[in-house]
Amino acid sequence: MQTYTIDNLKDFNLDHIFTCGQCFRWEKQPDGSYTGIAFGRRVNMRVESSAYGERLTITPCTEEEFQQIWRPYLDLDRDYGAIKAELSAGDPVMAEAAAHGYGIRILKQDLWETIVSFIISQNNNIPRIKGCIERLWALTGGPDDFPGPETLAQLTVEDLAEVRLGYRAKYLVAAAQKVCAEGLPTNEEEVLALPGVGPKVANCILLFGMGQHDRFPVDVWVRRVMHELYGINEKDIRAMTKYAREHFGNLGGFAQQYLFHYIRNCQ
DNA sequence: TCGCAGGTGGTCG
DNA sequence: CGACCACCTGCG
Repeated sequence: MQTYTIDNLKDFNLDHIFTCGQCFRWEKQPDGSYTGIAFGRRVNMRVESSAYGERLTITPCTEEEFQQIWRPYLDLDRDYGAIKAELSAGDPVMAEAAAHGYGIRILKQDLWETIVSFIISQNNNIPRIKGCIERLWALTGGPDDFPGPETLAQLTVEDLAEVRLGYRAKYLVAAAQKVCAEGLPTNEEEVLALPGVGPKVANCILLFGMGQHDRFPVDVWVRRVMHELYGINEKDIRAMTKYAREHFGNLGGFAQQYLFHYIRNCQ
């Protein structure tokens, strides 16, 4: 089986990448590697320290697949050291969070899959979100292919009963039908127009699926961080968004990931 | 048993 | 507008 290896990675840690809340399809293996699917490819990723620094091995993976899929997916061409330095300057809270989640990368995910995943995520918990996505995949996709909008648009809420999406099933079908009729969203207004998509989910879609790295999704965990570590009223989401815009600027998405990872994994 | 979990949409005042 | 509140489901 063909493998691809890249050496000397910096600011890269699979645990950080897959536990900062951006994706739901990667599972940690007993040996510490991760297996998951993106863009129709099921692979295993492993990181080892070697004489060549941090070494990432992807299996199976050709040179072409690495260049076309995994390199952009893992955001390998971005200087995260510079991002952490800029965010941490004058902000000891962020410096601490970025030090703990030093290997985070914002994945460049498929837009439709991101839309579906985060519609499912609303008012839900992570294990159940993963289960829902798993069952949706099993019901309607191929072994490795995420069901497209044309597939989901044909389903009824009853068809989706076994996926146990709850009231989110009707959002999903309606969103699929809208995308079939009008195409994928291309801006914030179109994202927010999708059924089951409010400000939080929209920001996740824009950040993880559309590469808008200034987006700062405020969920209950980020609310907790902004309250406990920045002293902002826990109910005042608007104040948190404003703070993020003013202090994190175009790096808001990275800041959100460091803070989310920190409150979830290090407190 | 009941609140909560990566919120949203609908309905009030 | 802004403040509630119902809502599928499953776990502690």
